[in-house]
Amino acid sequence: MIKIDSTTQTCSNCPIRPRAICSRCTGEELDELGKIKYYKTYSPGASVVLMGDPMTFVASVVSGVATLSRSMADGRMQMVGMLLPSDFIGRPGRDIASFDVTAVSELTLCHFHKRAFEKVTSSTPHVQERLVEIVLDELDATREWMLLLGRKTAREKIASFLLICARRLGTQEGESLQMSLPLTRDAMSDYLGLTIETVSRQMAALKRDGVLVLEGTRKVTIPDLNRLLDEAGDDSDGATLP
Amino acid sequence: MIKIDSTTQTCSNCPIRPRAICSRCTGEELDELGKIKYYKTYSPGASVVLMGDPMTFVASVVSGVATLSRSMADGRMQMVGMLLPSDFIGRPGRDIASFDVTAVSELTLCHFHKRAFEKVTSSTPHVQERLVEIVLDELDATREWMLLLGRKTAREKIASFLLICARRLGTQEGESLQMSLPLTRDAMSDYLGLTIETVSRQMAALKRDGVLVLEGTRKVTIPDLNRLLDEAGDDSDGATLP
DNA sequence: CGGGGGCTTGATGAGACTCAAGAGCGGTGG
DNA sequence: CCACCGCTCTTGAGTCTCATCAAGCCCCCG
Repeated sequence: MIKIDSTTQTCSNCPIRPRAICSRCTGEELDELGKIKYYKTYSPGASVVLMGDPMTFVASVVSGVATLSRSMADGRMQMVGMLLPSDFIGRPGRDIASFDVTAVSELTLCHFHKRAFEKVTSSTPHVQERLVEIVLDELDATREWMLLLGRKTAREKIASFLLICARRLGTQEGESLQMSLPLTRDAMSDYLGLTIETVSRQMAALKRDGVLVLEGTRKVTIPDLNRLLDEAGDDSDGATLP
Repeated sequence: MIKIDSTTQTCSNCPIRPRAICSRCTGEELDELGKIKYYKTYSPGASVVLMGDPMTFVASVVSGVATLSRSMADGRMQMVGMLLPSDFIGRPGRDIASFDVTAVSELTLCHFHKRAFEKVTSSTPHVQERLVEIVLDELDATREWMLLLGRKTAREKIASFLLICARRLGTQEGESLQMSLPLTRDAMSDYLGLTIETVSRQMAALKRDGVLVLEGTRKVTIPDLNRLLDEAGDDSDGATLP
């Protein structure tokens, strides 16, 4: 994991610049944002925001993994987003958090005071534009996830999850593709709308059938990406690596 | 249903102004938009856009109901959005449709040529701002829907659906609340990630238990809204009428 | 009256959940 | 160095919800 030192970190050497909310900013605009930003690190399991809390900031994920989730009174919970580096947290124009945000790993966020951020967005079209793009992309991804939750089998859900991870985290190794899963089995079950037992069983089944190779519980190798694509049940289009 | 005559319809008497993409516009900005808009009507079942199609326009729903859905190669499908009057279709900055859009009832849309619309948004912050709001609201709603798809029981799903409808379509009648369901049983099943048979059975069960009263298949009366809230399994907060 | 579309009802079965044990693994301390 | 613990993960047996398959009903329309 990339180590961020909050005291020396500056926008000019920021690892997430190309994809983040500030990607289109001019030097001047960056200075504006720079004045109102501050870094903060959370340890695994720590809560960043709880649903219903007043939201005084927005933020970008700099490093680590966080989850966005919602839970019901009786304890059932559903993850509604997985936040990886460059993803954006919070929403201008809303004062109360609608979801829980939790650090899954060591997590560093680049915060902006919300009020100040809102002032910046209304005066710098570049941020506003990028915000629309980010939110629309997220909406697309979320809708795709609805298909998974509503209609896919457990096996297809696991395969789809692996694909999502591969797209953002995988590294090519000749024919095959390697990655380290960003979530525990438990968090995976929350994401996929399954139980941890079902996740475990289906991972075992995919391994038995040669779709994936496991090394420990987190390191996964995909020998044949097309095979995984088939298992995910997606249409072949729109399901390629970036 | 409100009848729209495309030849005489003007922005100044538009029924969806208060909530639509143009709600914040000044008279001048409206003129800009007015120049590039055109109305179009679709009959029930008609396809507005198919996934993969080039998208040359964006649009607002003026009257009627449309659905946003995604389907799998083997025919399974999941509705990912229900579009009611004032809702927005399409996204600036994306040329290919990611989902199917289908008219469920007689449907009238207010179209804008996408290229032209993009020019307008980049020059009029009011449209851009409203667009961010609309998209963020939709993202919230979509995420809430994920909880439903991933974790709720069939009965809770139906109750939640009725609540959503009540919020946007219901009319108070003393203690109770009346509405006409915007979707067929079939479309409801697509929305809720269920089969039509399960929808039918659960509607029957809720009726048997006095949670709702049916008149025909579409007209529903909710005698006690709190009862329905309980059945939906939501936390009591965030689940009130607007 | 016949037919079709939308909806309901019934019987059966499969897939995922629940509950319950046990395995693997890293850390800690005697 | 090894026994013990706590954690995550896996595996197994039984159960239940919801999907599937198959009729049948209701209402409108020709």
